[in-house]
Amino acid sequence: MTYDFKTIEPKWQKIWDEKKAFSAEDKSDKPKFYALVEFPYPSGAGMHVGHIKAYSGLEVVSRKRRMQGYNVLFPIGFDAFGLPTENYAIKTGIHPRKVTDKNIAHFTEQLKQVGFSFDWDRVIDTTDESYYKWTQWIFRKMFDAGLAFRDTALVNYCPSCKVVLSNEDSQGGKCDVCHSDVIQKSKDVWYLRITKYADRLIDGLENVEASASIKQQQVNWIGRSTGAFVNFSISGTDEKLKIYTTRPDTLYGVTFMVMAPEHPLIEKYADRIKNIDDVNAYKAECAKKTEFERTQLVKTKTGVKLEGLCAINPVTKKEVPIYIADYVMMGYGTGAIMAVPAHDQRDFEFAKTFGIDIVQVIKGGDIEKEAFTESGEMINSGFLSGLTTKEESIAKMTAYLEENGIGEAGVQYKMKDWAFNRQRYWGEPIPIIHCKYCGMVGVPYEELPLRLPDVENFEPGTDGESPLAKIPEFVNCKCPKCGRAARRETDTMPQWAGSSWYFLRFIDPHNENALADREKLDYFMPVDWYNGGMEHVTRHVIYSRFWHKFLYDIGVVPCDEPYKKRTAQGLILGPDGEKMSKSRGNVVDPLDVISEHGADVLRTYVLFMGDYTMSAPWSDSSVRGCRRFIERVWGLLFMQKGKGSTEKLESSFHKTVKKVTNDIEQMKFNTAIASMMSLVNEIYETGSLTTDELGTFCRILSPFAPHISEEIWERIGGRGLCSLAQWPEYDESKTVDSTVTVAVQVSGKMKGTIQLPKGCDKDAALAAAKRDEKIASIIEGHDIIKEIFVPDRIVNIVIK
RNA sequence: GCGGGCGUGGCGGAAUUGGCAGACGCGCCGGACUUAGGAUCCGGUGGCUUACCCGUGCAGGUUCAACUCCUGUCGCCCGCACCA
Repeated sequence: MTYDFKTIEPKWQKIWDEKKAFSAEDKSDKPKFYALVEFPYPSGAGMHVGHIKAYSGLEVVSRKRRMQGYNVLFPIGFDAFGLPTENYAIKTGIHPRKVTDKNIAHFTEQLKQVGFSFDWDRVIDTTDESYYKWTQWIFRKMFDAGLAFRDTALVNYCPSCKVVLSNEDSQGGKCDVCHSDVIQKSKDVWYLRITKYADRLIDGLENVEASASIKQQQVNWIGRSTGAFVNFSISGTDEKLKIYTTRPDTLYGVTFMVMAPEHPLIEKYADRIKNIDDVNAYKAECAKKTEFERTQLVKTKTGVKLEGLCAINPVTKKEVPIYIADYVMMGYGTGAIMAVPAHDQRDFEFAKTFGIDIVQVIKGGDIEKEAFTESGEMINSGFLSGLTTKEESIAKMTAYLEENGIGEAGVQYKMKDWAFNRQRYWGEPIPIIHCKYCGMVGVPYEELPLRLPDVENFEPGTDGESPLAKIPEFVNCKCPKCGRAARRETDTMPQWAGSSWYFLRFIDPHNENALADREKLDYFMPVDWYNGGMEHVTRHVIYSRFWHKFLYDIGVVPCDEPYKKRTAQGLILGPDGEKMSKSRGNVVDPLDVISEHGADVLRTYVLFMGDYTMSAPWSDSSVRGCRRFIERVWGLLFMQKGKGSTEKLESSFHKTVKKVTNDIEQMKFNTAIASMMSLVNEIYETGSLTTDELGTFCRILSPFAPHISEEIWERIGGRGLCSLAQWPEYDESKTVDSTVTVAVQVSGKMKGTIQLPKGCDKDAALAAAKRDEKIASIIEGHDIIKEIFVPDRIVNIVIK
């Protein structure tokens, strides 16, 4: 009798839905467990197998914890603002609201077909005005706190999408949405001062449970470095050229200075620079380069000397030339460096190209060939000469700089402030009003949400202007402060806004008076376990930790860190071992798998295919293996029900319950499933099992394959839903065998095994080993040098 | 260049953290049942010159014992990258 998943799976999905089986309680005496998965962007293409794997991990943990008596909050929602929907709207003329609603409905239906135990009463949609009201509210709070500000700066700009991108959205010089080359453009844009939280974002990781790579990637992204700022006088002026260096100890080796081509001092002293035409030509050349060309394709150093401007080395008092070169970035440090060619490879290459002096100040290496970047004894360095540790030299020089007012210790970060706006329609309107008289004024809190107006035309303006700028009714308003005519901000927030606090809204999704009720936040926060993609570790995770720390500072949330534990699932690759992509044609549609094999098979397979945290290729034939497993489980229902089980099978049940219980918590889903497969094989060999045993099996299988578990549970007269039944306990004493197989080695080589009673002592074990015919014949005639015994494991007889 | 990780049968992957390498699944081989099998069930399956011996990318080392620890080396994947 084959398993009819096509009727059984929808049957239970309907029952779970009607009974609201997986709703979390707002208050409960049970311990709480908040499991969070990254809510999807509801794209028109629908669900991807990647979603299934990403959600199945904590789905299994949540289902198990529920059965163990936890009040589990396992929510889902939709991160629906974003460019793809808007681009689709531009192409088809269908309003993004309609597209989004349709996609969400489609996605919801698909998610339900997998049987995920989400709390469907708490679904949120970031594009719903009752949600983005609070996104805007948080922005306003940040504006009030001085954390949201406008600045004119060089920004990453995507000419194709016509939007300003954050650093995080333009990694590798490519637009994150359309992958075209990003250019640098000077523009007046919104920023969030995330750098103010840089130290806390690093230090807070100490209290987060996460793999080394998850933590390290964030630390590297923030990129904290310590060093010093040094002011170099510019000869003949009162001007100081301020630089940042991590190696103030090498100050005596400075033989030239380099400024970024965009450095403001160039314009200020244009009339003193004799070769200003060359300089401007070089600047123009740099401006044309894309970020990619400027950073990725460089082989040789280029630059121009500023004729007529010189800096003075504050310790040697010697004049050193100043260059501009595009290997120095305006966006890091002060946009200018002191160059020490003997001890920095980039400076070395530049000095070689331009024939500049190289002065060695640390002993070691061969500075004819390359810069010596290690530490050693200081030479040619005045009061530092003779010191041998970098730390000491840096400390002494920094102290000198501070005493003489030349410089000071300083910290720099690779992470920049977060460029926080899009010149697009489909995003949260930024709740700010520009008044000629009062400056920037926040939209009053009581007027939030500031609704997105209806428009006909979603095309962005050609000059990087938001479509909202074309709607006079939206733009023209009154200043909330002085009442005079004013203009509304027309930029919208970037996609990351809504996801920066969504986990808080799940706790109280319908609250109209606060982003969430404080008592409920106190109860559910922090998120106990957050699983998502590795690709979000340096963006969404950092962004949301930043927002959360801000909300903590203003007293809105009860904890500093939002996530207690963060894990990441590995990718599912295509059957060819390559990353799945439409262009490669190796994409697997999860709905195809459901219609061919059922949701339980799909769920089991994505967790069985390998280590959850590692990527693994899809294999259709391996899916069939899971299909066979599910069918064999169904077969248990028609197997003879023994009155009493065999002792061996009983022990196997206890062992399996133990293994599954432990493996789930460690995300070792593959081995948990393997052990259940083994148990099923053993039941088939035994030929019968008790109804109780079948009930136990249903319950441990339930987190993985909940539909078939419910059906069998019902047919054997289980009470209530299997999904909410009590998780089975195991008896530790029944998981250990009375006799064990002990390996026997001779001189470290495996020669055979012997059966021994558990806990057998060394003498008895050795005696038994020597009685073994084969062992006896090997050791015969040899001296025994040593005898090693590991209880219940191994006997090793070392002979000469 | 920096940071993180990975190399185990024909394939995906296990291995209680130094103690029987290859669990479980796929594939393959054989058998049963069949008009039939891409269904199901049962058995086998690392290699080999088969009582032996060799096997966890490669070369060494530590140890009674190494996939596991150490040194060196090669290859692959991911993230960041002229960050001063």
